[in-house]
Amino acid sequence: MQTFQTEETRPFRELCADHGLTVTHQRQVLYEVMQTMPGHPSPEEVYARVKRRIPAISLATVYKNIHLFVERGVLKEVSMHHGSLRVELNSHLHHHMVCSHCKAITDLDEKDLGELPALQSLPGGFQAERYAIDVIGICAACQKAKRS
Amino acid sequence: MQTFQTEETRPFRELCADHGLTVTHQRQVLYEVMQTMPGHPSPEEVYARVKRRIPAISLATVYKNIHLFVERGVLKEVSMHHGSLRVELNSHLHHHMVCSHCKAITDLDEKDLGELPALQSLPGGFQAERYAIDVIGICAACQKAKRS
DNA sequence: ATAGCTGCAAATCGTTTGCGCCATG
DNA sequence: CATGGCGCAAACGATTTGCAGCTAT
Repeated sequence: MQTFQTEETRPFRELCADHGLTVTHQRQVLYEVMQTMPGHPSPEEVYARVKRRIPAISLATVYKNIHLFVERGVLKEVSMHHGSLRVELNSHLHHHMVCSHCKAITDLDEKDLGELPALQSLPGGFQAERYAIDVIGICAACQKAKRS
Repeated sequence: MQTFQTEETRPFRELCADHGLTVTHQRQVLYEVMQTMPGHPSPEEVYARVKRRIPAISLATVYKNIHLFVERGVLKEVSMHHGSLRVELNSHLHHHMVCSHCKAITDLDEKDLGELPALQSLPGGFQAERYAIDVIGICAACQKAKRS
């Protein structure tokens, strides 16, 4: 029987090893900070938080590592509808609701969507790995705002 | 019985009226040009084409009108995975396949996905209007490239 | 008439890059 | 000690803005 650990609880050194990344202080803090930011932060937002713990860190380093993390599958890139890159920890299966009015992004558990079609035999021999579903609509707050 | 016309065939003046837009020469050409660009063009690409018919047009005007069109539902904003805005005419129901390797985007007819869950009773009182589904995977070309 | 649109140029924003120094393996 | 990562500052591309003159309704 195999021990099961999520990426959140597994020690950071091990996670880096798994993804072929060198362990550095900056990366560790970056990762820890992202664990405390459950939303879909922009690089600037992550930078602001990390800076509280490593005041000398550079925005360029944050960008470089976010990209590295995305490439290696530690982070996932999220949705469009923003002028800037948004990321989230690559954890459990979920999708997003995007308000077409205020652009807010909310998580949507995959099971709230009901049964999804199987990913097979797509045109052009495309080999599918996963869905990224955005449900576009109006969030509750904007519905209220429009009524008034 | 009601006459059915797609947005592609309906005269431009009517389309503008429907969406509360003033009719201008620039907008008409912009729209016509987009009809001949079936992919997911960037503002620069649209600009280059429009410029052939209105040499004096400004890139700023293209941006302003693309945004206006998106706001009013004439155009749809497409996927991420690009460093720039991508749009397409808001015509028939389809989604996208995005190659995680080369970032190419291919259209995917909604019926190729099979039955989708109904959009109702989402958490937080979110009022859904439509899906935007990206199927992430590896395109045929990149599969070949990897094998070699 | 008048509100809205246009082109222009400058400004801004998010992101990337080159490079000399430093840390990790 | 050899790679690879870091911080800095400059560069860059994409997009936005302010404004003065023109256009559609």
